[in-house]
Parts: sequence; C-alpha cells; structure tokens
Amino acid sequence: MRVLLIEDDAILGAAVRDQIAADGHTVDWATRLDTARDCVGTVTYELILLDLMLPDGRGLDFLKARRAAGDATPVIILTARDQISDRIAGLNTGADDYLVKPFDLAELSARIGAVARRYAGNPNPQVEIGDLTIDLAQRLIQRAGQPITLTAREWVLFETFVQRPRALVTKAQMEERLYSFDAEVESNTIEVYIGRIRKKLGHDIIETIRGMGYRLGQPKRAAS
Amino acid sequence: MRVLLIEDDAILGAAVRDQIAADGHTVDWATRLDTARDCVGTVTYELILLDLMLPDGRGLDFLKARRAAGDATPVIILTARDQISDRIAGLNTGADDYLVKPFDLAELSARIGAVARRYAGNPNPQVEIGDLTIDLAQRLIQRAGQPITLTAREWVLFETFVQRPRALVTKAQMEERLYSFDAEVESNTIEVYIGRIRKKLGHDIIETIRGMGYRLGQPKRAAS
DNA sequence: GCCAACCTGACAGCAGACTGAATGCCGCGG
DNA sequence: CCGCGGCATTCAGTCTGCTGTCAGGTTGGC
Repeated sequence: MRVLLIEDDAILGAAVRDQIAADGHTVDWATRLDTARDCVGTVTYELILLDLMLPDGRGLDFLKARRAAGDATPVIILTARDQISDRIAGLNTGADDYLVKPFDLAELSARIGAVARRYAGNPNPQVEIGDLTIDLAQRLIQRAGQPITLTAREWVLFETFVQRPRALVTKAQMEERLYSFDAEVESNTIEVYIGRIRKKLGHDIIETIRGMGYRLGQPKRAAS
Repeated sequence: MRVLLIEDDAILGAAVRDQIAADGHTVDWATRLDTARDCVGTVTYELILLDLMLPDGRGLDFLKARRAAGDATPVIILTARDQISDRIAGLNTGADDYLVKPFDLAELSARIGAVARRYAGNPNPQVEIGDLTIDLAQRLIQRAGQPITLTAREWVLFETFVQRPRALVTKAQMEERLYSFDAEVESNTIEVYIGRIRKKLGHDIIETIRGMGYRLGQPKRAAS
C-alpha cells in the first residue's frame, strides 16, 4: 500500500515512517503542505496520514481542499490531545479516523490495517504475477503454495517492480532505493541482483529493456 | 462478547461501559475486587478489563490468582502513565494488552476488537504447526500429547508468529509487542528469545530471514 | 564482425545472527 | 530475614551467509 505521511516533527515522523515501512507499505513523507500537494498531484495514494499543525498551513485546509476536489483517499488524522475541537472538525471534514498523540505504533498499524481492509475489500491484498502470489504486507511470495524467500536487498528491488507493475524501472531508480541518495555504486550490483531474483522467481519474471532498465514480465496467461 | 470491567473510577467506568455496550458487547462492571471475584465465579467472560489500583487490593494480584487457577481469559490492563513498572509486571503475570490512561474510547474499541478477533471463531482455536498443536486461548503447546511450557515473554513472541502464519515479522514488531513503543532495547534480547523458543519447540519452527526478520517455519508435510 | 550492454559464477569481507554464560531482579519458601 | 530458583536481560565470542565486486562469457544492435 502506498501511504503519504504529512508530519513536520522529525522524530515522530521517522518513527511512523519506519513502522509503516516495516508493515510492508511504501511511504512518502512530506513535512510541509506544499510538498504534500506535489505528492498527491503526481502519485495516487491509498492512505494519507495527516498532522494538523504544519509549518505552512493547517492540515484541515489540506483535507478540505482534497475532498472538495473529489479525492476520496482515506485520511487518518494525527492530532495532539489538546486539539479535540480540531479532531471533531476533522471528522466533519471527511477524515476516516484519528490518532491522538502520543499514540502507540502498534495502534497505528492496526488503524492503517483497518482502513486498508475497509477500502480494499480483501483483508490481505495479494498481487498475482504469472504463477506467483505476492503479499506485500506480509512480505510473502508463493508459487503453488510454496513460499519463496528473498534476501533483504532482493526484496527491496523486487518490491519496486511489484508496486509499479507495468512501469519501466531504471538502474538509477533501483540504486536510489537500495542505497541512500549520495551512495555511489560503480559496479554491476543491480545486474547481479536481477540475476538472483530471476533465479529464484523464474527467468521471465523481469524483462530486460536494453539501455534503459527493467520491467516486470507479462503474466503469461494460460490459454483458456 | 461478554466483558467484565473492573474499574473503581465512576466517571471513567461509566464511559468505558457505555462505549463497550455501544460496540455491541455485554458488560458487567465491578468496582471492587471481591465483586469481580463473584462475577468470574458465576459467569464465563471472554474479556476482562482490569484497573490496577482498586479500593480493596491490587489488580495484579487478581490477575495472578486467575492465571494460577488456570483461567486464560484475555485481560487488558488499564494503567496510568506513571505505572510503567506495573505494566511490565502485568505482562509477566499474563496480561494480553495495555491501555495507558487517559486513553481514547475509540482506541479501547480497537483493542477490544483485536482481542475479539484473536479469539474469534471457535472457542478453542487450535493451530497445528509441524508436529506441534497450539491452543492460543489456553496458551497451551503440545507435541505428541506432551505439553511444552513457554515463559511469559517467550509466549508473547511465539504468539505473534502463530497469529500470522507465513508472514514475516520484523524485530521492531516484536520489540513493540514485548515493550511499549517508547521503551528502547539496545541488545539482542529478541535473538536470545528466538533461540530459546527454538530450543523448546524445535530448530525449524522459526526461520531466519537475514536483515529482515523471522517467519514461522514451514510445516513439512509429505507431499500428497 | 564489432562494440556495448548485460548475464553469471565465484569469492572475500563483514554485518548480522547465534550461543553460552554471567548478572540482576523478583517471588517464594524455609 | 535470608537463601534459593526461575526468568529477563546483557555481553562476548563465534559463526553464518548476504553483499558487493570482479572476470569472463553471452547477447543484441548496427
């Protein structure tokens, strides 16, 4: 699941981001409303976590604008205990849930899971690619019921493909996800990992687009 | 679901009782331990909400007595923020969850829902993993009829695996279940517990996924 | 055929995981 | 009151296997 976290507190934000990531979701973290606006303009999120007090405006205004624009993305509000009135206003404005700071990360996970389930329908969103079943939340890959284990790095790479099924992923994008921005890798690390993933999941799973990057292979449907 | 609320504060107790009732559960409300003892003696509850400071004794003693008597009814402890040590003791004694006062009623609902879900379905949900039989409600593990006992923390950890078979569980998730989210553990406690559980239940029971976390091992059944 | 891009097998180094033992804490029984 | 035993936690030492790198082979475009 792709989550947008709008929170200006560095400590709390990092904790929340890590927790969501640990739950198997992808997190974009904005500390300002204008950054957040850029995010929702370019990417479609399945959940937004919204702090109400931000350096460049009120979170409620952001929420109101989104709802006015017809965006129904689920929103969970993160609010301090002394902002009860804001909380009520948030629910009136169209928030789906709220968490009172300081909240427990386990509680956050539970709420996110609840929202995800409510809007996804099925309790565990599973992606099917070819003969593979992928559960991003549980970090589980199965072929015919048999689980396949990827290492940490292999998983990070493979996840980027699953999250953008038909998109082309360049080596630069992959390096960025594997390492922090400044880290430079001057070898064929990516190619090696692609090779390892292919060996585990099947050679057709990732398609090479020469000179550009890679892409998820097309699920070859069995002739019906 | 039938819930026993043990809480001596009139305001809080009434609020909690109303909230639980509004969620569709049946509530009995005791303000003293001896009243509570009468209740559990005559009625079987599926959940107990337990305040730790009561006019005629300590809630922990009540909990301890119940557990010693073989009662495995789920217990959620209601504790003030300055009673963290009690919280730890509660886990040692066999509580299932905590709520720190002042808590949000919505949060209470969520926790109750979580407990309800955990023990939902059949009254005695038994899980089989390999040659082990696990009874989550009774906290009982058997191998070939022989019971295996886990300590409090070992059980909490193992339970997180059983509740989500096949799912990958990160160390962060486990630390969060063992301790509260703000408590920091900077050692290899988790690894030690994993080791102990393996020694008791078998080495294949938990699989290590390096750099990511752990996962329940596969029950290796002969291919049919 | 030539070159660039990509694939693959092998391997050393090291971060992360495992283990046994020591320490401290708490409850219990003498 | 003191000693005992079990559990939680920490630490140091060892070990495992993931990671990143390279060399050499293969593929595809022109």
